[in-house]
Amino acid sequence: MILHIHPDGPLPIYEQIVTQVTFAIAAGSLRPGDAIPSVRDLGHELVVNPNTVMRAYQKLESDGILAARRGRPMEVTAEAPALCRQQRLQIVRERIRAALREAVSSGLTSDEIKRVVEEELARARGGQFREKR
Amino acid sequence: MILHIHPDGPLPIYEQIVTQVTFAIAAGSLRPGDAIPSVRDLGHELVVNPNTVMRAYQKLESDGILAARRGRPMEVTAEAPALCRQQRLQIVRERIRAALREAVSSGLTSDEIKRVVEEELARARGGQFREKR
Amino acid sequence: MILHIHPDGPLPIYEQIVTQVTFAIAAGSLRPGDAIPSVRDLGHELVVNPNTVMRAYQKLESDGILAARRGRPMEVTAEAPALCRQQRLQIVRERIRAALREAVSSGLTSDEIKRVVEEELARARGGQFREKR
Amino acid sequence: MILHIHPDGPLPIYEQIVTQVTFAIAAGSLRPGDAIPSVRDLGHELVVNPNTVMRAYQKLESDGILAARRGRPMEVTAEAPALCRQQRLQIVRERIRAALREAVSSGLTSDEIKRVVEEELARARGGQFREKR
DNA sequence: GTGGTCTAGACCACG
DNA sequence: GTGGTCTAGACCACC
Repeated sequence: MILHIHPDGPLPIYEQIVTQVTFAIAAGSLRPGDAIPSVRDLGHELVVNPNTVMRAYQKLESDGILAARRGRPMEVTAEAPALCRQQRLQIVRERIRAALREAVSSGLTSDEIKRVVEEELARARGGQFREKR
Repeated sequence: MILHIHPDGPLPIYEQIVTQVTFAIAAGSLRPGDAIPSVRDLGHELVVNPNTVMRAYQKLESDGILAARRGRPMEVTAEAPALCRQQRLQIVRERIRAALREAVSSGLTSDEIKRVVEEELARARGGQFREKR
Repeated sequence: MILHIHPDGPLPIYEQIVTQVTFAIAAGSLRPGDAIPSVRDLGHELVVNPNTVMRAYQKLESDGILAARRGRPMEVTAEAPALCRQQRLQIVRERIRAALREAVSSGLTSDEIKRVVEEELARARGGQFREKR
Repeated sequence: MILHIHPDGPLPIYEQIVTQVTFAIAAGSLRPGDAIPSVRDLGHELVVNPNTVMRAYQKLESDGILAARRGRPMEVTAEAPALCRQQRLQIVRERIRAALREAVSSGLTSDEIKRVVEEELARARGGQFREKR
């Protein structure tokens, strides 16, 4: 599991972990029953405090995506893929909706907005395998 | 000048004021020389702490968009329209870019992303003159 | 709002806060719109770390019982009373069920169990206004 | 000796073993001199870490309920039945007391509590010979 | 002033 | 070894 953390971004680190784990499960690169790294290991790997990782894991657990069993590493639940695919679409749609609403409310014309969207869509796809920062 | 504040939204209130003023000037509904409401009046109208309004005005002033002259209401500068049009495009583009980057990194296919964009674009345009909440 | 914390009990402090706030709302001694003490104040009052209080508040917020608005004290939501009454009954019922199931599985006869229940019920009611520790 | 372990329940597994053995002896289904399964066997049967079984046995031994003799399986002591009957009542009473105290402190009325107790008592007795999960 | 986030480090229970 | 809880103290954004 490879995560990319932007410690100085606007989003809290623990949320970045939450959404990236969600995306990884939605995409199938983490499957039900898979054990996830311990809070200590992942904290070390991401150069982040284990408590921060823990907080992300707790959120995922309370969402039914991860399950903890005493003394054992947390693992992906059976329901996780469905939940994550659903949440992924919801997250992505919500963000796109907010951006487009703002664009419309800015007074830009439909054509201007469309052009920006086209340009950025091409750019985003092109950057698919590059580091994003 | 009509502003719509979402006190529980993810964006800070003062930023909402800044961008909406910027958009209003870019769109031409606020013109150079126009006086803007006092901190106290706008705070009252938006049901928002005057300090919050103040903070927005300070940001706009430091950006050269508003100017204060002693004892008189702040007003829109001569350079504001050009500045605001530029910033508007930049703000909008940046938000769209971030949303699309996230969509790509989520593992959704290009087609799925495009479909969401189309749907939300239609929806955002349709909702152009409706209140969004 | 008066809470009684048992720092050495089997239940985590933050859970004690969560259930006691829930009970207080269910009982009507905290009402929708009421502001609750700041994490700092309550932490000081209970001789507990503010972060521990915060954790309880976050749980209550994620359950829709408390709401935070930027820079303002958290307050009880409109839906809280209904939610809390429901949760109260569920918590109490679940605990009683577990205790009785254990009693039955212990091999005690129905009469013996009933006698214990009667005795402890009388005792619990009698102790209603005494300190419980 | 048949034990039912709930690995995801709130109680530690080793405690579940301790109380169930205690109850079995109190109920007479395990008698003084009876040999109990080895740590390894029981661990295998319950799909539980042998260390966990060991911990339960140690507790029971230190309570004088089980005795180990070199090279032979542990066995139930002569004093065990008396001890276990006593502990059984104490355990059951303590749990019932805690549940009822919580119920009272929750602000539910005496009548409401009584109704819940009646309902759950009926249910617990009815489920006496069914599996509880 | 408020809550939100993060770090660091400790201790515990469980397996 | 694992996760769970708690403390202490710091910094930040917002109002």
